[in-house]
Amino acid sequence: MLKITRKVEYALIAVRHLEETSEKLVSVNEISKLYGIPRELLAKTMQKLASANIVKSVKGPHGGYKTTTKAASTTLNDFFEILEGPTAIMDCYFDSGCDHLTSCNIRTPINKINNSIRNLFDNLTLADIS
Amino acid sequence: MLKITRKVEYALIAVRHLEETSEKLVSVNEISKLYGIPRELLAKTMQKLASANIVKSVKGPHGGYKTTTKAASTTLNDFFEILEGPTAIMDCYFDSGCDHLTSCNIRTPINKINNSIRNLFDNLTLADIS
DNA sequence: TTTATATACGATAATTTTAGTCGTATTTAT
DNA sequence: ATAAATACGACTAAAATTATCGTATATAAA
Repeated sequence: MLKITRKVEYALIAVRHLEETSEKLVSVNEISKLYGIPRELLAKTMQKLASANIVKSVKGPHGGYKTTTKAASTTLNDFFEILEGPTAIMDCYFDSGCDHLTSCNIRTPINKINNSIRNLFDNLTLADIS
Repeated sequence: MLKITRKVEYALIAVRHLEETSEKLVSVNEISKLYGIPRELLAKTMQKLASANIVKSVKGPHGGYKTTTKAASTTLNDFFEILEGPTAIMDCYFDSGCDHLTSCNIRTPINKINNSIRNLFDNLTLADIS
């Protein structure tokens, strides 16, 4: 429990690699070989980062990805959400389909924990953890 | 990702219920019916809490559980760990079986995130979130 | 002393989530 | 034209979580 997924792990690895190689375009192929990451999975992950403007993609031969100026200042909350959707320790925080709500006695605790984590990840950027 | 498990959810519900009913013994059966929780699963969860001395168990008819004095001051970290084992956003934090370690470029980030979460949950007790 | 009710605990089955793969389309440098 | 790259949806495999089952043990009460 409370684990991050491979997608997030791979995204972190890729972004950090791209930050290190600065302006140069790096292909998914290259990163996947370098770190032993499944190619296709990393590809999809990069596509999500690209549509969120964390990285910029260039197609065609010698294409690839590089980080945008937005990358470093992205909060972990945003980063996680781009890759996995809304972050919450329990789904009831976002879903409304819980049928136990009437008898639920842990809404307050769950909300307090959620808010603490949210607050934590809202105040940590990719740059902060590097 | 970053979700708590049902076991933890059920444990939270049970402990809160027991805190409300104070000194009275409450059986797993009762709690499971009251909140619509699978009986056997809750039973096992309670057994873990009992062996960690968060609750006290009494066997036989009219038996059940009640919270101990230790319950309220238990940190979330301890609570989670009793139920699910060591908490870390990635297994490599505890395991040594990672074969990517040489090329790994996210140890620092992962450790920083881990430490932040650890710190958060070490400083939140069950009483705090009630 | 038998019976019913409760916890204790290990094994296993079912379900859900996560991880990984495949096929095809599109873009673009050479 | 061709080869190398991203884009994206459908699908399969693996792992983790959730739930169930069976049996043992303790104990209060008839």
